[in-house]
Amino acid sequence: MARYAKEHKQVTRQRIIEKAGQRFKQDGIDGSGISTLMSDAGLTNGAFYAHFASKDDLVAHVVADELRTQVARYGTARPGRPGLEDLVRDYLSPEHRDHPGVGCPSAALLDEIGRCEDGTKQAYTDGARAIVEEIAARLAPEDPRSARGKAIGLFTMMVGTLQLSRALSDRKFADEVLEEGVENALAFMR
Amino acid sequence: MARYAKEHKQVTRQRIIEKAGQRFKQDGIDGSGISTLMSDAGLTNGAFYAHFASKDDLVAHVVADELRTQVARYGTARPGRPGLEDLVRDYLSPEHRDHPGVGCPSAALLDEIGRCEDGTKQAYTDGARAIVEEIAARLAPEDPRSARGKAIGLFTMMVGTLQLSRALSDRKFADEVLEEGVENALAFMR
DNA sequence: TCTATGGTCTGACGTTCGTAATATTATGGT
DNA sequence: ACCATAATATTACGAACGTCAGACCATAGA
Repeated sequence: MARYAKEHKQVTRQRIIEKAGQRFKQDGIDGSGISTLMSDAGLTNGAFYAHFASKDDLVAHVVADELRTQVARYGTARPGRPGLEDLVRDYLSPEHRDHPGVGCPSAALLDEIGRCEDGTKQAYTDGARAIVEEIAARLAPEDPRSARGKAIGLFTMMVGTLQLSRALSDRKFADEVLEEGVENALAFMR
Repeated sequence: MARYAKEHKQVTRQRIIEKAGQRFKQDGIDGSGISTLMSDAGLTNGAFYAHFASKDDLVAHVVADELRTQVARYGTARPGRPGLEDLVRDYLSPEHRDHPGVGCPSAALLDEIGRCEDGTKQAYTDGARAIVEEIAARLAPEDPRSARGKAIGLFTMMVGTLQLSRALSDRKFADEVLEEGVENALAFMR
């Protein structure tokens, strides 16, 4: 009785969310229009409102999805501090800096999220908690709660460093920021 | 020969820049239209193009002005590390978090600046250099160059911490981030 | 096999808002 | 009174969000 497989809409919706995540991280939330987002997903603007109530609604789901994905990916690194050091080096790399579309959502969107409506901030809050816990668990596997503060510091320094490096027009300075960032993060961890 | 005092246009221009700085930090660059910016300055949109070639042109001047002002203000703190500690506590305060319009331009706009055209990034780069030098001079008055890396780390952690606190919908968590941020920053300094 | 169903998507539209540009008016020092 | 200047008001044009009627077509059921 139906034209599509019953999962079809869910699949489409997920594709919209994932493509929108890339686009937002590249061009910003305000900088990405509905038409562009839908065309990224291989659809036209008209189909958008069959999937989401509004752009804000999409943004909240994208933020949640992005953070969930990030936490899942971080969970696959080798365990404990060595894995965390890998993550730091990977995070503060020129590749990550130069490809925001497939990178950390916080580095790309954090200040814009701070200006979003509450639904989006709520989604971000949940994700941020999970990230902090993931980092804390690696800093102090035996007592993660004791490392919460340090985990927050490490995370914020990484995000700020990547953002700063992206905002600099002088490549030498931008590279220096990343290199010092790795030093600083590793020093701060210990 | 002229209707206004010869400085009049300069004064108006400066007023536009300063008001635009506040507006950008509150609503974002993409989130602020020319009409709003001009009405903030007590003018109408039509007068804009007598002062700036384009919105991008304004943005670059605003970024330069904001960073210049920030560096000047930081220069007035008491000298050396004690002054730096004051700045850290002031920076990572709920007041600063809750009033982005009169706060740090980096915390409010850094990721958006990373997506701006080169003129704006250049303006930001100059300002960032000055800030790093100001911090380094306080960390190691006798040899600022040796403290450059640490200054970068301190600055990025402060920016990231404030952004994170602003993006959280849970006030308790947001406050925790600020408090841990002060601890982390002071620990990192020494 | 054929057809009716109904979920999904298309594409055009209205309205609002954006940047940008131009024409016009108000002003006040010389 | 003149007239250079700065601001206003108006216009153009595109892009934004959101809406809608209808096209499309895979599949269930005859």
